[in-house]
Amino acid sequence: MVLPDLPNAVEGKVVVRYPPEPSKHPHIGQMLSFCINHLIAEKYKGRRVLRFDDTNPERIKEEFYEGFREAISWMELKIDQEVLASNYMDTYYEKAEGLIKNGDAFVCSCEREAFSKLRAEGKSCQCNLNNATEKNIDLFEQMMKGEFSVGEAVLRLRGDMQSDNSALRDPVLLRISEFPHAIQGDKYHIWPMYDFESPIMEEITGVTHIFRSIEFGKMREELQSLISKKLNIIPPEFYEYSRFNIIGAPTQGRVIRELVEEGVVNGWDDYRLVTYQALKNRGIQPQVFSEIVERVGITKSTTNIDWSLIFSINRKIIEPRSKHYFFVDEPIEIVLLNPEPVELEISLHPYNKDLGKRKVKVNETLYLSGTDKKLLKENEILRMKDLYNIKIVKKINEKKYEAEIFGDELLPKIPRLQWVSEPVKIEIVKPEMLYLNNRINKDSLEYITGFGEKSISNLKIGEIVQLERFGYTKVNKKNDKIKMNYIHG
RNA sequence: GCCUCGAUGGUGUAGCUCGGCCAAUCAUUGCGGACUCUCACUCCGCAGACCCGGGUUCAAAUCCCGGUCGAGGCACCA
Repeated sequence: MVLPDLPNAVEGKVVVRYPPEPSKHPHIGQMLSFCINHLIAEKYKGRRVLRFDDTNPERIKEEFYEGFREAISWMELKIDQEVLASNYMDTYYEKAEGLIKNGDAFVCSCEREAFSKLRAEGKSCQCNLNNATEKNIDLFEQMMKGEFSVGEAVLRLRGDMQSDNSALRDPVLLRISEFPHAIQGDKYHIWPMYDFESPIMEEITGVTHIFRSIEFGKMREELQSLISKKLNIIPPEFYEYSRFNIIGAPTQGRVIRELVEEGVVNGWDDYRLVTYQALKNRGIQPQVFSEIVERVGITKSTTNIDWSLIFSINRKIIEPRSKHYFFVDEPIEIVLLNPEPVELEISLHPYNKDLGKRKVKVNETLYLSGTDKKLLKENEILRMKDLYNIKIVKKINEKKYEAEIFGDELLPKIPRLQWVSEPVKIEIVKPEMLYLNNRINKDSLEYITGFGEKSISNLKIGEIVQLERFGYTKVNKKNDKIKMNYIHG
């Protein structure tokens, strides 16, 4: 995809931002959003600011700051500057006072519902009409000192109560909250709203271009531009794009939270989720996200990303560096009637020879996958891949057959099957789509057990391998049996 | 209800500003084939789309009007 050409973008002068609110774990929507901004900065050789929008003390938690830093650096995105919006409280207060002095803001003590009614009717409230500048300054100082309690007063912009854009109808600039802030403690009583904080932080960090999803809306853009204007700040260029949905996965933080709390999923890092932790643990590679952005583009219509796209990109990254092993699902025992002890070395990758080889010993028993059961007919000749041919002699029962070695010449057009001779138990968790037709898919987590080759037990936790004709998996845990998670086919 | 924005194959996207080179791009997906001691990777081929109706024009995916559907916003959240 070609990134859009930005208005007023000069190479080397562009500044973009990653503006997370540290109130939750990062999820794919934010990750893609970071990538978009990163890519824009790359295109124009610009600067990237990580700005924590932490001005709502009720929502933020200290642990979440690090989560975002981690996700960004994991994706190999650059950060040139990091700021905390909550470190600039005095600036918001100063700017607010400036606004009051210019008659652009007033302290309002209306009840919430009452004001909302006025807003619907397009009428100004008495506080706007009656309070003189001097009085407003007075009132605001009292607010800062903590002389009002929560809900008793707010500072509002003197906007336009009749504007079509309801965001412009005397919006709140600062409000009271006595909730202790995760970083700033209980030092402050009044906190800026996003629309007030944002333009100021943009100015402080020199942001020139804002890329954000449409949930912030054109109305906000207009409001923020108006606030900038009253503050004598040149507003940045705004650019908006639609939200990203992943088909079959919830992408809204609120929904994910509910699923976690209700126990529908096993936590924020459940493989069926599209949170940073889940994706990372599942085995999706950090480079995938920027690539997704380049492939799906930046548009204003809702973008439904299919898992198959993610898998395709990921597969191409991990394919050349994943060791290959054999794994058999629902194992079927093959007893060889004419066994020959064999020790052999098999390449760990068909063309990447750097990955080396694994040693395998074969004696009188082989295990084949239950999914190949239909091939197990008497007198059928099958190729044991990289080994020799066998001929099925007799079925003992559903799980056991007798066979004999039938030469090692590679015969044309016979099935080539993966096999296991020195079995180790493996349990694989396979995630499917959490939602099917908008309903929770109860069977979205499948547990598959089977036998893997012995050398799989030498793998390190976290290693990604290809189990031939099964899929890519990642080593998760090793104790009595090896636990892996299925990444994709 | 009000205010924005959007609509191209199953999915995503290019093209729309400046109508003709568009019997519509690329990717993903599906199918077939080649390669390979994997159903992976790579390569080749095939399949599948301009929301609807009207208008302007020699000519419309592209411009205009009217619908329909979808998304987002309308907080003392961000």
